[in-house]
Amino acid sequence: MAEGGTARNHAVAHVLEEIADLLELQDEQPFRVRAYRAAAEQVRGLAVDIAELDAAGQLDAIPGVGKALAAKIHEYLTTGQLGYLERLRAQVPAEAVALLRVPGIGPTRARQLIKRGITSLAALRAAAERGELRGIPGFGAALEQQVLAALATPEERPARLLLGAVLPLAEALAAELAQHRAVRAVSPVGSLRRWRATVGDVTLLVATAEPDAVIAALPNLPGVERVRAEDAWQVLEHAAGVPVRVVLVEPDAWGTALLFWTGARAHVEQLAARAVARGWRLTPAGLVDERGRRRAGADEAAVYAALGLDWVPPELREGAGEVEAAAAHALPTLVTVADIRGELHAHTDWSDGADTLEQMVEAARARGDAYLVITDHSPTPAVAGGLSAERLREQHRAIAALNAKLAPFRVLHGAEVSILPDGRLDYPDDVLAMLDVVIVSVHNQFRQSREAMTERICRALAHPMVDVLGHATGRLLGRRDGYAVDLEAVIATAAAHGVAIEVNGQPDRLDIEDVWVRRAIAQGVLVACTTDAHSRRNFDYRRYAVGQARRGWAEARHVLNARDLDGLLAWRAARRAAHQQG
DNA sequence: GCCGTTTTCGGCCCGACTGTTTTCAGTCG
Repeated sequence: MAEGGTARNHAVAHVLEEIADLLELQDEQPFRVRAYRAAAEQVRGLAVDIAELDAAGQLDAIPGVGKALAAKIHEYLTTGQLGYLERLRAQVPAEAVALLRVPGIGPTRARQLIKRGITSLAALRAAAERGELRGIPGFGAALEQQVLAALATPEERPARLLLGAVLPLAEALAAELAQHRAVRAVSPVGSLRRWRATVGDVTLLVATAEPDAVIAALPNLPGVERVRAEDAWQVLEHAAGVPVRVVLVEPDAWGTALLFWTGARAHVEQLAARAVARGWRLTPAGLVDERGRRRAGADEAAVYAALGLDWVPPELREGAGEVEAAAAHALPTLVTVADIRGELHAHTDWSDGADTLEQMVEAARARGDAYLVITDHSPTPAVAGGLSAERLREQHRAIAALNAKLAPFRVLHGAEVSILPDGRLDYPDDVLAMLDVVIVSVHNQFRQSREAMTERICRALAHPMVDVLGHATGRLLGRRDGYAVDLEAVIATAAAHGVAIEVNGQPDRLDIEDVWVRRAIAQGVLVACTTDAHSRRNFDYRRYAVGQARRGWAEARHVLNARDLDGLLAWRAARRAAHQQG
C-alpha cells in the first residue's frame, strides 16, 4: 500500500491522539502527552496492519510503544473499546478537545475556558461575541478578535478534512471492499477523487448486483463502529473520526454514477447540457438518447465518448474550461508521479528532520529516484536548528563523500534559505555559491502588510542565486490562512527571473494551490513538485504535490523535477550563465 | 508515557517573538 496505512492503523492512531488531547486538558505531564502523540504518529505510518503486529505479540516493536501503550492498543483491537479512554471522556467534556485546535488557544487557556463552562466551539464563539473572553485570565481583547476571526466560518473550518489525512483511509477501505465477492468495482468519489486539498467527507462508490450482501459486510470493515442507512447511502461511523459514506449502484450504471458522484457540479452540468443539445438525457442511471435507448452507463469513458468528448481526468473536473478542451481534443497530458525524477526539498537531522542524511538518501534511492536535493534550514528559524555557514560546509563535505559511493545516483546540496523580513537572504552570497539548488521561503514575520510581503518575496526572487520559491503563501490548512501577498506579482517576478515555484506536498500546505499553478505555468513559470520531507516517510507526499499540479493543468514539461539529473543541472547552469551575462 | 542506561531514574527540541502580562502561554519550522 502506497502510504502504508490501513483503516485499522488510522483508527488506533486516532484513539491515541484523543487520549493525548484529553490528558492535555487535564494538565497531565507534557511528556506523557507527547508520548501518546508520538506513538500515534508511528502507528499511522506503519507499513503493516497493526492487528498483525498485535497477533504476533510485536506491538512494542513499534518505536514509542512500550508495555503500557501496547496493552491499551491490544485492548482496543480485541474489544473495540478502551476503558482508559472511556474514563477520560467521562472526566472531560469530549467536545472540548476542539478548543485546542483554535489558534491562540493551548491547553492552559482551554482549561480556563472549561472551568467557566465554555466547552465547545459554539460556546466559545458565543462568549467571544458577547465580549466575555477578554475577562478570562490569559485572554485579552486582541486574542478575542483573533478567536472570532478563526471561528468566523464555523462550518467550514473544523468540517473540512485534509486530503492527505483521509485519502489513505479511503484507499484502505476501498481495498477491503474490493475483496468482497459481490463487489465488482469500488472507487472514492467526490472532491476526494478530484484531489481537492480538503474534502468534506469520504464517499465510496461501489458497483454490485447484490447490495444486501455488501451492506451486510460493512460493519466488519476495520475501524467501523456502526453503520446506518441514510437516504441513498450507508453511513459508516469510523473510529478514525472521519465520516464515510458508501453508495451502492448497479454495475451497468457504474460509469454514469461515477461521473455524477465525482462532480464537480459545474462539470456535470456542462456534460448534461451537451446531452440535452443532442436531445438526450444524462442521469446517474445512464445516458439515454431521444428514443429512450441507453447510449452508455457502465463505463465512464464511454459516457464521455458518446458525448463527443475525450475522457476528462477527475482533477480537471471543475467546470473551468476542461469540457471545451475535451471537445477540441486539447486536454493537457497531465504530469504523473511516474514522471517525477527526483526530490528537490528534503530535510535531515542536520536541521529539523527526523532521519539522517544517509537514511534519507537511501530511501530516495530505494524509491527509484535519480537524485535527491538536501535542503536543510538556514540559521534564522533558530528553532529549526538551522545550519550555520560552518555546518553547511561540513554538510557539503558529507554529501560529496556520499556521492563518491553512490553514482549514478546523485545527492545535490541545497538549502531552504529564509527570506528575511526585508527580502535579503539568510546566507551571504559566497555561501550560497557552494549550493546546487537554493530554495527560499518565508519563515517569520507573517503579519507584514500585503505590499511589504510582496516586495520582500519579489526582492528575494531577484537574487541571482535563487532557484525555487518555497511554500509561497505559508498557509496551513485548517490552522492559518496564508500571509497576505500579491501572488500575481510574485508569479510575474518568478517568470522574469526564471525562478521555479514550489508545489509543496505536505498535506496541510499544498502550497501553492491549484489555481495558482495554472496561472504560473501559463506565464512560463516552472513548478517544483516537492514533499518538504522531514522524514523518509514524508516522501509519500509526492503524490499530493503532483495531484495539486494536475489540478493546475500541469504537464511534465511544466515541472522542474520531471527533468532528469542532466536536465535539472542544465536548467540551473543556463540560469546562472544568463545572470552573469546580464 | 518511552527510552536507554555509567540498568531503574532522568531526560525527553532550542529560543525568539507576540500578546497578555509583571512571570507566562502560545506559536513558528
